Amino acid sequence: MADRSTIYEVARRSGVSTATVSRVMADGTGFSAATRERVKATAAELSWVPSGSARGLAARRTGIVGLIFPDLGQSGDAEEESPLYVDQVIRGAERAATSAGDAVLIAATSTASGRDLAFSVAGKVDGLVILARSLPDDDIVALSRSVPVVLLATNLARSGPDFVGPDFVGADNRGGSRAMTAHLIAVHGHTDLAFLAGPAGSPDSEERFAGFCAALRDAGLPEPAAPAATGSFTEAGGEQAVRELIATGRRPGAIVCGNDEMALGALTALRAAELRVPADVAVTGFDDIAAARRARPALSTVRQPMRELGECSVRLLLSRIAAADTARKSVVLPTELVTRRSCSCASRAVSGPSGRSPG
Amino acid sequence: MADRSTIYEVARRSGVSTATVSRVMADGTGFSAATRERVKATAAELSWVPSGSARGLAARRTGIVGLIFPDLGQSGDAEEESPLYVDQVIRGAERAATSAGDAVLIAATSTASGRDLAFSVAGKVDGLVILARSLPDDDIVALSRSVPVVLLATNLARSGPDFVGPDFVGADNRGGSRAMTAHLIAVHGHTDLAFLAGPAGSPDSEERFAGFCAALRDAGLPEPAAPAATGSFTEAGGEQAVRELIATGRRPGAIVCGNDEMALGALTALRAAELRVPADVAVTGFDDIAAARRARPALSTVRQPMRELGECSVRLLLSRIAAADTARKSVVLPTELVTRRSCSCASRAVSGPSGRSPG
DNA sequence: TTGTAGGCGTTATCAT
DNA sequence: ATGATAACGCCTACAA
Repeated sequence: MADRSTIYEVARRSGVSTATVSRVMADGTGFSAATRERVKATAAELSWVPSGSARGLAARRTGIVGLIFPDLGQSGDAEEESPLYVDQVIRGAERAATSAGDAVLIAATSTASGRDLAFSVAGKVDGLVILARSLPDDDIVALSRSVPVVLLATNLARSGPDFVGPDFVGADNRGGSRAMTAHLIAVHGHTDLAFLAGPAGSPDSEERFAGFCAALRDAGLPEPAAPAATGSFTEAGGEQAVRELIATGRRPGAIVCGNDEMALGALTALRAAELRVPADVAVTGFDDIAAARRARPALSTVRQPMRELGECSVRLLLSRIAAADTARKSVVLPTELVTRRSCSCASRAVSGPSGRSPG
Repeated sequence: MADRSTIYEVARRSGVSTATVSRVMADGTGFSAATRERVKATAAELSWVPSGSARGLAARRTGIVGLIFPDLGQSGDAEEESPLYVDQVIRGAERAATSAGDAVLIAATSTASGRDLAFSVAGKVDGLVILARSLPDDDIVALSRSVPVVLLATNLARSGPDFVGPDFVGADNRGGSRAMTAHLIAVHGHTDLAFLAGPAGSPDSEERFAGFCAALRDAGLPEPAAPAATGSFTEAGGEQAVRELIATGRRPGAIVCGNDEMALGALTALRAAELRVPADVAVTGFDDIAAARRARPALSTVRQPMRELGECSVRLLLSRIAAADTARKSVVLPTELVTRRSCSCASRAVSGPSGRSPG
């Protein structure tokens, strides 16, 4: 902590050149065992560790990958009972990076500082994993022009004709939604189901709607041409959408929501309309955020394997960094059905994998 | 992502010198608004972000702090219900770092790779926060000779005469233990209490024992000269210690353990001896690890404010980095009493702060 | 307000 | 197996 010696000092004291010191510290080859020991010894003696900055500059590789995630749960209260899914992603990313000899730099974007933070991080890493809802699409596109990027659990709405988006890792939206819908039909006997879609153009929402339709088709039920209602991926959006749905006189037996937040809003709107959940209407979400478990009734939903997603995204990023000029990849991991009170299930149960599908 | 342009390219296209570009990107001063816009524009156009490595090398500051934590919960199963305390620390550290313009690099040490990992990280950061049980004392001492270090929730056993240990941030061990002991006495009427100490020389254990004694003194109860038993800070250690205690014929009404893991082991030993908890013996821990809540009976314990500890340690580290030559600092945060079944309390309750004490 | 130029501590290429 | 030495891309006095 005192002096901060350099490779020159170590080389001099070891009686070798800096090149040799560099080789030894890189665990490379081209030196005798004796030399190795000598160098390691003086390095320890001087408490010297190679400067990551100098290394990164010379080798054009920092050995660091960045993980950008949204600063949700701003609440941050110690009472939080549920494992925040972001934490799982972080741990998964750390594990994958460490086992590859890299380290993970983390950054939480609050809507205010997001952009600047992300660019600042971009300069310090070899590549970026960007978690859903961390940044607006524009910023992601901009970032992906500066460093390799892997999108996690989200996709760019507009991955146009000539623009090839970043690599992608996500959960099986279609399969998860299909499994949930099939559950409502097969286990709870619903025949009149409504899908509450997220914002138009959201790939997540579209895939989930597709899964919903597939399940109806599987069961021989009539398949809607479009979602019963649409709203933003927020509580307000869900509440509003359900209010409108009810206003049309529609009374579905089950409402499959595009995500948990919409489902939470749906619960509110239903309560206001004096409809009981799940007695009168079943409600389901997607994501399994912490609030889903705490909701009354507890929300049945579809969980994404966040830890695996974190691991997978870092592995994909590292392979991209190693080989920049390969085709865009996309990995889809299976989801888990989480059934709670809101669909009439007594307690949580877990299904097997929802199946895998290609990207 | 394609080309990776440099400051020279940006300077040339903007018709200014690299020095000016540097000033603009550092949000410094000494340039006209027009120049600023021009530079920012070409930077964006080229998707250029300053290289962190080059910056770090020239400025002798990476803008990154490292956080080293133990890879506990190796289990890593998605079923984990409780917020892992490490995650809270990570989030707190991230928040404090980001708000200071820095980023956080995380690394989980598994007993195997620990040392190498830590040194690799040390080279990439301006300083290190090292969480309890991440590394053996020797490694911590070695690291602290290479970079500024803040110890979190742990302290070096041997901070000898001439060796000044690293800065420290932790919870109020003494106050927390005292509050728990006082609770056992005042609320549950215990008068025969035993303290199960951790390994000799552990500052944590010693402080907790001191708090235990203080509470006895406060209540006018006889104060033991030494802990009733001693063991390592593990389940095995706790089990063994209680077995020995019982073998001596001692039958305390309450056993205050040095940490949660020992308490868990104590539970096992007590069960083996056919003593009921809490009916025959009350048992308490310290830390509030995830397993404490799941134990049967659920373990009463003392929780450390991990998120705040994370924030605090990063702030302290940054101030240390800014001013290396100031006296060693040590910050103590208040703890929380968490009462569950193992002390006869029906459900959890939370006390106010345990008070603050100087380092 | 802006430019010049010397480092910063490694790695990597060529030699030897 | 080892050594010289030119990058690497930026910052920061010092000048202008």
